[in-house]
Amino acid sequence: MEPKYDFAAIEKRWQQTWQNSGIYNVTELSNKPKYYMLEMFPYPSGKLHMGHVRNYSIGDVLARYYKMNGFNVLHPMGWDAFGLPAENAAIKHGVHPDPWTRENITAMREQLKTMGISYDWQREVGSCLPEYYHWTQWLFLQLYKMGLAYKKKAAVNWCSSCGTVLANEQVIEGHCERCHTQVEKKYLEQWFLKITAYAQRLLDDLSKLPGWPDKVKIMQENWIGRSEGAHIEFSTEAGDALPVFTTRHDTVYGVTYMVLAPEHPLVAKLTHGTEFEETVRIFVDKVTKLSAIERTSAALEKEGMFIGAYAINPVNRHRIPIWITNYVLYEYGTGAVMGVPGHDQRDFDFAKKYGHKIVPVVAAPGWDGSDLTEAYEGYEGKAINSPLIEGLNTPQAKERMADYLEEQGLGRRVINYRLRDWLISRQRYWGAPIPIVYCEKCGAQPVPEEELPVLLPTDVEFNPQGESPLKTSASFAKAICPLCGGPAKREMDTMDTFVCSSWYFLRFCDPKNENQPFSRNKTDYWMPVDQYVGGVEHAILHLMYARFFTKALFDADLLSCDEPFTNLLTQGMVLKDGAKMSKSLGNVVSPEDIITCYGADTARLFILFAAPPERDLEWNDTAVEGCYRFLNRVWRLVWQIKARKDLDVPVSEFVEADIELRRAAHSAVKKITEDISSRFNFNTAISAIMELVNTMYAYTALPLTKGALLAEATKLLLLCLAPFAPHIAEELWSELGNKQSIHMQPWPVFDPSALAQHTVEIAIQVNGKIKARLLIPATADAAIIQKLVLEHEDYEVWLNGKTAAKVIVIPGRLVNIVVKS
RNA sequence: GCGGGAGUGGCGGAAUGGCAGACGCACCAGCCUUAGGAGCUGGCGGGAAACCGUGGGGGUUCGAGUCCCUUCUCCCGCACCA
Repeated sequence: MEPKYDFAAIEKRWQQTWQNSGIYNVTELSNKPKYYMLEMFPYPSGKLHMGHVRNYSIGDVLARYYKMNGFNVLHPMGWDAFGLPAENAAIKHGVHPDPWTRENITAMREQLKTMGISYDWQREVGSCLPEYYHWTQWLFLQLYKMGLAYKKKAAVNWCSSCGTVLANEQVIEGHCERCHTQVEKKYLEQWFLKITAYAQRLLDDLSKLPGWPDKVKIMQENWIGRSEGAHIEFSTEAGDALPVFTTRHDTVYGVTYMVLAPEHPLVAKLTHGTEFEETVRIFVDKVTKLSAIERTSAALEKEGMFIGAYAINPVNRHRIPIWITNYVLYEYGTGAVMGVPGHDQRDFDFAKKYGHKIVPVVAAPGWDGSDLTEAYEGYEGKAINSPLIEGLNTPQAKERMADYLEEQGLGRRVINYRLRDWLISRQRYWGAPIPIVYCEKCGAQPVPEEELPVLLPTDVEFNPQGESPLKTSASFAKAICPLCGGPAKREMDTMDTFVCSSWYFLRFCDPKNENQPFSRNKTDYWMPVDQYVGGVEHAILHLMYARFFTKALFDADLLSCDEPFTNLLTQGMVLKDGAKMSKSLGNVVSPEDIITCYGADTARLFILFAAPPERDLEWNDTAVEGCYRFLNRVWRLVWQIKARKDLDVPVSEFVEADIELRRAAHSAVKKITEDISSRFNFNTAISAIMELVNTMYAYTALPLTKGALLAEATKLLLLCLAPFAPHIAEELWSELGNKQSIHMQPWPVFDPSALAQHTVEIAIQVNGKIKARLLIPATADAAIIQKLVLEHEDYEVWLNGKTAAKVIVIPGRLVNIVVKS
């Protein structure tokens, strides 16, 4: 009788053993090829959730698989530890964010360790630790030196009742989440990173990433939002420049009005002292008070107002009225749009509502010249009512018009991006301080590198009354100007946590370096990350910022690669009852409970078995039990085999059952290898392991079984199981008398000769409908198969009186007899 | 609206254009057991059968869950980008 499968003891013991022997710790000193396996590091909320379990289980299968395949695998873990929840906890419970975060890290590290993931814990990093944010600040200074960090005014969400800036997450339907006051916009000087300088490269280099899902690349492409068009230099009647951006410069003769964003500086200037001033001001106030979410909602009724001024169309000198509206974005293009109601549906609707003329300037194919009932936005038409480009088709008309604008100095071709510069200032405490000081005489000055890190002060107040907690520190603000030595004030803003997470994968290469963020030869060795795994929710921001950082550091000659992640796997969500697990829905399943109840191996196995990684996964408690039962089944099987006395007895004669057992074992190895390496189909890999176990049980039940064959099958079984359920595989491996860890073994190679079959079953079809199945020799070629079928005693029955016109033979699969009807 | 993905048994899901439903869950029957929320064996899309079955309708093909067109539903992302 075998011992009970005591997963708790087994898992704890092996986790300890692995840790003590350091089998997952790596260095650059290796003759193996490197493999950098990375999962997105978590925010240390203090509690592991199922999304983490899924993310890290997927990563661990791959890390262990590549390790067994002879790679020097870097598989690190750390903490994305700055951010709002720590500060909220400080306000709510009066605990300082620093110990709060450190305690969470400790708790989560312990939970993570119970999962038995093959991390090199010696490389652990935490973005909130001075030894880490020292280098976040240093990198900021490099970007500053490169002209990629700059300051300008930008809007923040402001709660006048709390007297504080709110993050977007703290704004609920336009109101402060804490006191429900309507949130206002306030303009503050803030730091930006010039990611737009990299827009084109970020776009172009997506083509260098065949290992990324198309979905993510398309999302990034749309986010960058490149569009080609022209600037056209309209002006006001009074002579102010009023340029517009358009992608349809071929329709410039159809402009019948001009619309400006409410924030456009000309609005105040043009209405100043006129009868329109007051009503326009009220309109502008109303629109600009809306939050970004309300402002850009499609449900928002399009409204506008004439501001009493006129613009001149530079191409035909027509005088057109200038309006303001709530749908023109000040941040995009020039904040002014030429209204062409004939060929833009929004303009058409606006013109209908406010009575602007509609002048068609592109004749759609088949258009009879009657009044338009909607805008024609297509590119198939010919220009009309447009003297310079009359009769040209749209692409030609655009070219001709662009040439004309450039020749006459009335405009030029431009490329516009939707991508905006990255606002990194946070009016918050729990982030990396921005290493800048302000001198009355010398202005903004970077903190000298040797003075880094600029440490977060501890003498701060956390209450929602007033401004950033940093401003309550008595000591923090005081600084000395590095240029003139005079008194200076520190920057009070901290950095967006996305800055910290934009380079952590570089720090993992050299986590203990006290003189640099990372050494060049270490990143040269490890980078780029070979496989990155994480939630698709990071498809845009995190991945875009990390790519931007990598490119900027490449340009600064600090890195040799300009893309950080070669392959990307985006995992689906973990659902319960069809919805994302969340506290508010009360459908959260705690990983801790599952691990306590069934063990980490069961938890890992279930989460990998229930769905392929990219898809959403429906949690199912009884299916978890099924995985637990399966591991018990493996446990009993191996113990049963271990008890045999004939494991070393050589096999001289193979009967059919023996051959089938070997085929099952070797074909399982083949399938599992393919499923892991080329498709990430861990669910089908696991089902192949289950099938092998079923076959092995069936074999052991037969008379005259051979121990040596079972020993071979067991070895292959455990090796294949090792990446998925590492503890039980290790335990059974050691029970079989192996001295070295199973995780140090080479990945098994299947024996092609074991896959050979004597006979195969083929299907007999008539016009694609199955009529029979036939067992035939595997060696039979198409001609022999056809002969066998045509001469088969049931041949006439299959044809049912019809005549065969053609016979299709697919050896090993089927024969399809085509008959006339 | 635009972009992406997905629709297959009671459920999760399998199927390089070639035998639909692997594997597992649930369920049913039997065995074993003092007992079973353990283990073992078998069954398990519909239909009496012929046959019919992969959201609906067309098409390509000897052959379609898979490819093409069209349509519906759901999920995700972006959402007035001039």
